[in-house]
Amino acid sequence: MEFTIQAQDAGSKARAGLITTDHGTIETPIFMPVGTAGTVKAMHHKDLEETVKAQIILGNTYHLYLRPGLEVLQQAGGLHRFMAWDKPILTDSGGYQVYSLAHRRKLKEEGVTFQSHIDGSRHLFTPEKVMDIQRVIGADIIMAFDECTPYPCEYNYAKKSLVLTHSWLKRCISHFDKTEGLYGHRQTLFPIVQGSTYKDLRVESAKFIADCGREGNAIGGLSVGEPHEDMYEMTELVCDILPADKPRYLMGVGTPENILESIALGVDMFDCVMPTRNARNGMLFTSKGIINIRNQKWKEDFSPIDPNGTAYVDQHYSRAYLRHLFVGNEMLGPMVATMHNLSFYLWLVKEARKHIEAGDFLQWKNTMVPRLSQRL
RNA sequence: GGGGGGAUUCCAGAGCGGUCAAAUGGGGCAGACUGUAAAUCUGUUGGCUAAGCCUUCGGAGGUUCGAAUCCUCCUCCCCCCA
Repeated sequence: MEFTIQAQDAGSKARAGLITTDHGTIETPIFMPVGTAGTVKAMHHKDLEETVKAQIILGNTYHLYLRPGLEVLQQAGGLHRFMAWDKPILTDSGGYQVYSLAHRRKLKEEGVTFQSHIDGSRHLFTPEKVMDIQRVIGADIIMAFDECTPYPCEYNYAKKSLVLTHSWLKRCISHFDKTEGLYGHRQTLFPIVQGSTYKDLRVESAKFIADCGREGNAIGGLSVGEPHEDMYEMTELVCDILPADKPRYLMGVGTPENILESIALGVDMFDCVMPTRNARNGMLFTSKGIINIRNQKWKEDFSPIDPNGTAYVDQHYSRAYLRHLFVGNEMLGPMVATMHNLSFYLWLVKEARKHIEAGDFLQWKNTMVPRLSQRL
């Protein structure tokens, strides 16, 4: 993987760059749609590529390990070939499941034992095992196994957890560097900064991660319920320490405004379930604000879903029709909404990139942000 | 013509003398969702000058301290027999 910075914003720390992988290039800043189980829910790959213009998508170690399982993935020749997606893939390590499935796992120094949400069976995830699984999945970018701490988090716990995450990181790196990819393309391992909302821990972690000298770095443990100001404060603090010549990935973020604000702080990569999950629940993100398409006010609104939208569904279908699909529980509803939201997110980061190149990102961001969270 | 069953708040459907503005489901309305246990979850759904009051359980009377619940008549619906 290579990363080159192509432009730097005049008024902020935002930058535009290019990540090169064996499955193609990625223009940053980028939003990566989440496809946990080997599918971006409700989306065809063709639309993902041609309409949404996704350049890289996510998969998840925990979910793919449980289903379809390593044997199937290896026989298929890795996730790219299994799911018929030729562009870059990034896999999360299961570190988020340490947080989201906290009630069905046991955490020890050695690793984490998860009780499957599918059949209740128990599986031990060690840093080494997680590297092996991600070798079998074969994503271009793979993530270190970490503990994503909850919010709020006691200082002492956050500190203890950080020690564990760092020790796991060493084991991940050591094991990753000792092994090779299975399918002939390169893989790269990103470490993850933790430290909850504590400045000293974040600084310590960012330094530790920077010293690992990997090709890209991630910031985790944010957007778990903390106030936005805390999230931005931690992000800025960490970005200033992580090497400038490596891509910075803010995990699990976020809302359109979170993304623009974080780009201004120097973040290059984002992923979040919000555009896909919320789409399935009837929430549309647009450049003018947020639409809850189930609301009665759209019942007789025959105007396009999003007159400024870049997806064909935006002009092709009316709000009244999309509302009808949701109210009637028709599966086309979530499909159309997902296509819209992802297209909007990808449009947003592309637009951000243009403004970074033009040097006026900060001003543009400042006019956009108040609009994005408005309720239509 | 004879016999039987039923009419409940938007719908279906509990309730069968006070704890009933009335279970439950559906529908409606609104909200939540941030490295996906999510096509999920939550709230709300008679009116008001609201911790109280008013009007509601097919219609009209009646019994009772008190009725959606008991009695009488009426209207309409369903089933069975001829």
